[in-house]
Amino acid sequence: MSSSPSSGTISGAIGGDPPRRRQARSAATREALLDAALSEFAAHGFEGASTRSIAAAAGTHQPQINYHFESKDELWRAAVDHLFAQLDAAVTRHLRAMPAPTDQRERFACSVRAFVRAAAELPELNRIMVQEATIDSDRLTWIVRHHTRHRFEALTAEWHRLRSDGAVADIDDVVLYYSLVGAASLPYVNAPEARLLGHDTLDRGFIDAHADALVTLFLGEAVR
Amino acid sequence: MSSSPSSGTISGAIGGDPPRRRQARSAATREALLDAALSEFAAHGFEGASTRSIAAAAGTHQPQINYHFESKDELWRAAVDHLFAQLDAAVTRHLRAMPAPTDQRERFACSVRAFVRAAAELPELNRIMVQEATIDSDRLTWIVRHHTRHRFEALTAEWHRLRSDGAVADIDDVVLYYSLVGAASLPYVNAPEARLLGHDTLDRGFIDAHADALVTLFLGEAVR
DNA sequence: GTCTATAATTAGATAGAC
DNA sequence: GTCTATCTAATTATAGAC
Repeated sequence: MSSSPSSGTISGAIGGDPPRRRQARSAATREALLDAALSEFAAHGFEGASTRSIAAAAGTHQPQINYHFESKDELWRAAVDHLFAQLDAAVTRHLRAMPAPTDQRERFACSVRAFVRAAAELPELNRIMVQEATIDSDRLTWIVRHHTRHRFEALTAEWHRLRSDGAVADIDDVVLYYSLVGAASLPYVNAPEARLLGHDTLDRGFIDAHADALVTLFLGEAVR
Repeated sequence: MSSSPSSGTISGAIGGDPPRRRQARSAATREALLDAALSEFAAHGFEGASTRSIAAAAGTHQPQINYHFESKDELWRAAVDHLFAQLDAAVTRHLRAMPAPTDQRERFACSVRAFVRAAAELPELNRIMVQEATIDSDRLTWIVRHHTRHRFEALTAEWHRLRSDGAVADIDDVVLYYSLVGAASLPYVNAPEARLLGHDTLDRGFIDAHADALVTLFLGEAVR
């Protein structure tokens, strides 16, 4: 709104860029910080991840974090929001790529397969969840309120319906929730350990075998 | 071996205590540091846990860590060794408390139940594992070499035998390993989240239902 | 908006008295 | 063996030039 853009010079200071350019670069910096924050928080935990290394991984400088986000804490919240949005998008995409289910049990099977594939694509999500769910904190309270409670309630309610109909084994809803999420996510959360043990859990063949196995285990042989 | 113990005075400096007392207190400090280290590392991760808070939780001072252990890193190793020893002890204890299995499949079922109970008793173990298995590091290499590789190989080999005999579902060994460990541990790793969701996964009733459910899921209805 | 420089705090580790 | 005091380096956050 104020400066006189002596454009042309691309290198050096950005003070001379037109407002459009500035905004584009600002948005890019923000995005890069979010992505870098996700890997760093997933790898080292909130307290173990430093804002310096996040900024470095994003190709910018540390004070940018306090400019684009108010604090390390706010950066974490924004990154987690971003990650759950990616989860929803991935699950929806995988569901759309499957033949439409014909009954409730098949629908649950599709959800399981879609969740397994999304968990493999986004290991950061379950890594962050498992690090935060481990001890009471403001971050845990926030994540439960904003992201996990409604997912937990939707999944347990769906299982409860199947159970009432006698369509599945008689297993408690909460037991089912944690067993399923744990079984679906650990191969990807612990992928670096699996590699040291000589196995590539991020291989397409593994992911498909894993998804099939969970459907068989939780819903029985009958579901395709 | 050297000093002249002017015993009697209990309070104040311990310089006057006899050698026996000194040794006993030293061992107690070491133990307290190990226990405190476990909860702090499990709660905040290696990098997030501070030696100051560990020492405070152990009721002693921070430099004691460098005296009793060489460094924060060595303290971590000692704590993890201690924890896996506790795991073996817990599993053995739970196995002994069960009726002896009569065939290989029942033996696997007993192992599953014993592991679930041990996982509930020692949530720190799987919390630390999941934090360390998430990214390559010297600590991960060390923990795989010293603690998880032989457990992984024993469990996958046992499943492989059952599978060859047609006694269980045809599920890949590695898929089975991570699905089972994930399903068995997440309710206890994430116990604080479960509490916020209104459920106490550390309740005896939950643990038993969980163990029964996993036996049903992985081995079928037939196994008691 | 982005940068450099720096303030204020906290980290792990060490020195030395007792 | 345990304590207090302290060193060096790293942390998050802020100030101010451009």
